[in-house]
Amino acid sequence: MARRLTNNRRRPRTKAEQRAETLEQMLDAAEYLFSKHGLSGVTLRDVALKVGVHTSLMHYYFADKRRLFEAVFTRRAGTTSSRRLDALDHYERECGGSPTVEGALRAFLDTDLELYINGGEGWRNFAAFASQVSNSQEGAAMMDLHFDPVVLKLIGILKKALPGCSDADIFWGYDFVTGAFMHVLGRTGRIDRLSSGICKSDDFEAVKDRLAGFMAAGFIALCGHSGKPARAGAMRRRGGR
Amino acid sequence: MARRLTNNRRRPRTKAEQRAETLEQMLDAAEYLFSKHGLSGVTLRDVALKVGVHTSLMHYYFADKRRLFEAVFTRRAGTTSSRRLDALDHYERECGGSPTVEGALRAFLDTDLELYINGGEGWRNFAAFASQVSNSQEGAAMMDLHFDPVVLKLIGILKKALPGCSDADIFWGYDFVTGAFMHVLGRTGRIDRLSSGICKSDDFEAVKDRLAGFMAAGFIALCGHSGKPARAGAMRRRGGR
DNA sequence: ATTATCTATAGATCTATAGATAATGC
DNA sequence: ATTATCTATAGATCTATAGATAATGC
Repeated sequence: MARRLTNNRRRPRTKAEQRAETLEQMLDAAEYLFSKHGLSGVTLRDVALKVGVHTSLMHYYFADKRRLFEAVFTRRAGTTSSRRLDALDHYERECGGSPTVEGALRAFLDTDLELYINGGEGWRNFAAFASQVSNSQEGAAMMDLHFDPVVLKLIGILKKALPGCSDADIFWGYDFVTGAFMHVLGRTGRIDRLSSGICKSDDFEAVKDRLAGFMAAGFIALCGHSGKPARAGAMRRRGGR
Repeated sequence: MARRLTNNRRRPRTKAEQRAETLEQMLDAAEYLFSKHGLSGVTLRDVALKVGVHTSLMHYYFADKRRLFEAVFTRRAGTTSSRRLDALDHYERECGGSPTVEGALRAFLDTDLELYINGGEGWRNFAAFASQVSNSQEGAAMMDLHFDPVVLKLIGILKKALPGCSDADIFWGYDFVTGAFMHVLGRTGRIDRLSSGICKSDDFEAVKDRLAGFMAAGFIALCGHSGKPARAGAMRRRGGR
């Protein structure tokens, strides 16, 4: 057996270690490749090649590509989700019953951004991967599965912060937030080129400085307004107030 | 030659007509399939099958998949782009030198939403297709090519509407807007499930009622703020003021 | 005469599985 | 004894092209 090089380290002693290490390498490689090319732009062969193992070993561990895809998502989704749940819990206690929109959004968004800023390349690849998943037809259901609890918790706090606001406005507002957030996580480089280098899509610090405040103001405008520039139908569709 | 059924119509008389009709069917089918499965989730064979022609005819017209993909994008991108350029031009004249953020965003966003509301299924498929492209690594460059002029025009007006605002804030604000907008265009159904049916991702009217106003308030908060909830680093990174 | 469309086909790639081999585990 | 990994391979699918066929065009 031609043993592949594992970064200058001697080979793992136990089978459990070996298994864990190989699995991790596979997930890392898959995460990176999926983040670049999407679910169907990557074959198990590509991943195996990048890791330096035979394709059949991919099947041995993951059965098929869909399974691998889910494993990549599952590996990190729990961490993101529970970190944010904790942050929201903490904020709820801290705010003493009167949450603000910005406070809630900071717990939700900035907590995650910090993870991508400090968590290393793997986490940033995961973020770019999630970005694609969230705008794809097949992937969106995976977001439900993993993130509904945090999102519904956030929405609960937002309702408290915006007592006069309709459910529809809050849910739409959340959809805008998540769209902007996921887009940013993709780091496609478009903003770099568009701004001639003034903004860098890798600069999550810059995002953290701006995103929650921006979105909070949007929510408040959406929910607080009582009239808009005369525009037929603007009020017609807002039920539930 | 087993002639495929073309919706109850007799066969086209001229070759030019026949060519145009086949091309259109191919682009429609590809647009639909790409919007559902992404670039690499679709084969030329899939498209040919949906149209009812042989795969080799796809090669005859488009050479390869990348070409087809570009053709799908190009077919409609010019229309969106010029409609919005016109709307922005018109708004610039109308506002008499003092544009508002919301006015500019309405020209930019609502003009497009109207197209998707009234333009039929093909346009909505295109929108969902663009949604995926905008969050993908390979696709983002195509956005540059087709949409930079409109976007830079919008940004010019936003600068006028927000004279004290740094370029970085304006570009980041735009990135949030486009992220939210593109996400909504994907109509993944996630918001439907999340809100237990209160919101429907097909309801672009509801988006039109909310998106521009929401984003305008975000911009104003981002650019108009002079202090934020004490947060280390919040001001540090905002250059250019 | 030209061109839209189809047939046939080669080569590449991908998926998936059976079975062998070489480690680790007691 | 178990299991991590590899070899071999079959079948499916995809890409791409050459060349035939059946329309339209004058």
